[in-house]
Amino acid sequence: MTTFKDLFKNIFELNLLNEIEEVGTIKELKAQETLIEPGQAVRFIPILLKGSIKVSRKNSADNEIFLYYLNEGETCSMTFTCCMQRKSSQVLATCEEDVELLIIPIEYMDKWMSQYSTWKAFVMNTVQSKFDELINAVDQIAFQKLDERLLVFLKEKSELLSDKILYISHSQVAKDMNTSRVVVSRLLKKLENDGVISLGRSNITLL
DNA sequence: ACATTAAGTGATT
DNA sequence: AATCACTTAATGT
Repeated sequence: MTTFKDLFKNIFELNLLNEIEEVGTIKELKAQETLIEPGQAVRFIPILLKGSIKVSRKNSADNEIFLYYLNEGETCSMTFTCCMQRKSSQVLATCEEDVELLIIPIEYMDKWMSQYSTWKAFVMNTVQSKFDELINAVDQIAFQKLDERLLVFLKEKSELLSDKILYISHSQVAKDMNTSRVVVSRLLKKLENDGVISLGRSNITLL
């Protein structure tokens, strides 16, 4: 479990590091696999050691909208709030890449909260930072035009995966942005004509 | 060869 | 910006 200590040696105190190592288990998921769905009970706290996770809101009518990503060394703030209140998930979390997680049983949540100040700080920080990203997502959905949102979406994804070529279909983009495939295709065509991107079948290249 | 999925486009609301 | 209807192209079996 070297990765974990490397990632967190400056964040958690030694006793906590050891305790986490003791009770945590490693779980691996492949890209595109689902970590948790809306309505599912949260039974554990996942800390991301490797890869990234896409967090989306999803309703019963299969409408979906992308909210933010989880990166290495981060965890879902949703999980914290759900664990504290013993509520089920409000979001859909799917693996953007192959993922390695450190799974911690929820019963340690309260205990560590009062016992370790570094754990408390970690929880507060993730809640704060994900809340900021959520606000940012709301701003975009409410105030930005679709073509601007689309470009932001593509750039963000490209940066996350550190790849100029995105292997994604127009319909998948449409699903993430909760719009129709036809609209996405047209906007992408416009971006291609403007020389911002180039299009292939199931892939988009940022220029 | 045939079926399925991805993408392009005009017309309408 | 969404929906419909249709076409064309690429891929899978």
